[in-house]
Amino acid sequence: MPELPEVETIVRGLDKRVAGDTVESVWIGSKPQPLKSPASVIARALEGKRIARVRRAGKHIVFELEAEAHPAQWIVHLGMTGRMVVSESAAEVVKHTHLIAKLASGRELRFIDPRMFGKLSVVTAGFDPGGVEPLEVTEERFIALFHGRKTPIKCALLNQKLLRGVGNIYADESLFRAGIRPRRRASTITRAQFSKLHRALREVLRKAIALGGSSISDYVDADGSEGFFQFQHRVYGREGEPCLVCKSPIRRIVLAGRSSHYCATCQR
DNA sequence: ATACCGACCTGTCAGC
DNA sequence: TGCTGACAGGTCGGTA
Repeated sequence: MPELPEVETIVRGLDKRVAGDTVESVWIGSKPQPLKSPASVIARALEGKRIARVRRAGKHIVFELEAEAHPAQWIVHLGMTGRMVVSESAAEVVKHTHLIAKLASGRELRFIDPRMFGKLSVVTAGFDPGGVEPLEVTEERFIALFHGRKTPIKCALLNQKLLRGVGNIYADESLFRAGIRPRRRASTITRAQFSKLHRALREVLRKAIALGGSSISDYVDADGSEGFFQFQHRVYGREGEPCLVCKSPIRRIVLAGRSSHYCATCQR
């Protein structure tokens, strides 16, 4: 489900609501799939801990847990369908709820994930998912990331070891805005085009964050509110519909196993 | 290194 | 009213 703008929206909501709150107890469901760390490790790391703050690293949610001796971080990756919401304890526990952390304030932090592609873990060393943040990377650094790579530019954009946080929607949308086809080999793209792509990607991500992300089917923020960037999509999910610039039908191909949408006229 | 592919799961929707 | 297949914001591991 969630790419950088969605995770950023969720993290801002979580930080506003649970930073400074303390985890009193943790319930973890019996489905083992969403856990990278053992359930007992996660429960022990959370229980009794104050959440100093919540931040984002790529598509990961990072809960900074306070501790005198060994500060730890609770890392949550939402996968495709994961949700992290703050609920009143009286609220109905929906199907596919895998973890509930009861907070001192009386509210609950709930992790819900129907497809169970999400991952929960606890780390004590500094968490580093690798890759650079697209909203922080300079143009020079951005261009250098792709230097000499023969892989299609879209595959490179999705590679979290290069850039962290870009997913299928924002890769397609930024490539459209930069006028580059998803299959173009990175090594054949000019500096001027990379410069355009760098700008387009940052603009798309910033605008999406401003609109609370894209809600396609089930994405909601920490409040349960939907985003609005889906109404700004120019190619994603628009196969067969006319290009908003030139009216050619938007094409859909499969690249790296993912649907990829582009305009054959506007993108080269 | 790099590519493609299936696997991991459940849910939804279109078509028959 | 089924049933079947395609598809879904992500990542990982195996294979050429």
